[in-house]
Amino acid sequence: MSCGARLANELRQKGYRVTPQRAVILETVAHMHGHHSVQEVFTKAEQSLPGLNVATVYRTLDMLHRAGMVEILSTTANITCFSLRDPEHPHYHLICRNCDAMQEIEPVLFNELADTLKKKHGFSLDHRHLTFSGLCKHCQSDAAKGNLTP
Amino acid sequence: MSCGARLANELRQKGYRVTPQRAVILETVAHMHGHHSVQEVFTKAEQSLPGLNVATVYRTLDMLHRAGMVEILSTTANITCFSLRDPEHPHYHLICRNCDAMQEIEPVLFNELADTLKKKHGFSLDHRHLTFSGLCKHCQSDAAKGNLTP
DNA sequence: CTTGTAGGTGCAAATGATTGCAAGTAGGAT
DNA sequence: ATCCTACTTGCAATCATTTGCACCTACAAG
Ligand SMILES: [Mn+2]
Ligand SMILES: [Mn+2]
Ligand SMILES: [Zn+2]
Ligand SMILES: [Zn+2]
Repeated sequence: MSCGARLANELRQKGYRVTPQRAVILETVAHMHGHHSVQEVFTKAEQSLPGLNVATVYRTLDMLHRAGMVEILSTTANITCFSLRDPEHPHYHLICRNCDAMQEIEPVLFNELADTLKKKHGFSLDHRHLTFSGLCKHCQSDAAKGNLTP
Repeated sequence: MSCGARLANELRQKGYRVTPQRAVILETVAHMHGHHSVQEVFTKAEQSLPGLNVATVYRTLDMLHRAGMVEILSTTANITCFSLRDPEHPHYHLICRNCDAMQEIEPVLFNELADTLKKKHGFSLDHRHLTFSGLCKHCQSDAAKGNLTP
């Protein structure tokens, strides 16, 4: 079975309708690899399905995120990017608020924090593809020189 | 010295120019207490300074955040809210992605995480007014019923 | 297969936020 | 006090995203 058909089935089994638009968007995200903006996904998917509307891409990617099939990454440039969820490679992101450098970290680092929030506040932390803001190693020296607020 | 004048001085000492617009916006945020949207700040500030443009409010609040004088809170409704930074009351927020319920938590919970990120990844986590997404106690039962993706 | 309907799509308007540019000004230098 | 200029503002255009609504369709029940 092709990658696209497998993903479409997975979506149907989760109780969502599979429309031509959804199938194309899902397959597009799957084949692009990595994180991509809605416009990028739209431009690519439109080639397979002329007439596709960008609002549908927004709505579909949001739906796929709620369904747990894509992950969201908010960049510092106020553009939301998406990627196919890969259960084999769970990871979170650190983004430098000064230079936009991005690095991946292991989710295991957050187990203890998640436990504490659950016990002390009854809060279940979203543990899928979190993104944290801060300063990367390189930009911390700029902060020390007073150019940046720490 | 009035609250507004004190804040304006603080801003000037940080190396920023103090314009009538900036002084009014800063004083407005200070007197509104709590977190407010840019539109709310603009509507209030405009009364003190007719002709003020909303783009200036966006730029000024962003600048005040970089200067460390206001804090940002991103709501689930894609509206960015701001509050005056209060060094006497540091706190982070937990926001329920289902019902928008918001609670404050103590920053001390993140000390260990911040240490680990620094040691293992050389990354300096922003430790000012972080916001975390998840499910509140109440909405976790809905998730258990299958209505929500955990 | 046909049909009914809950749910999805295209379109266009609205909303939140950013940006390029010409004109204005804060604040240090003289 | 006056001048200079780098920084700031108003304005309008633009961008990213959301939303209301009329029309359309996936899919399961018969
Ligand atoms: Mn990722
Ligand atoms: Mn707060
Ligand atoms: Zn950096
Ligand atoms: Zn909740």
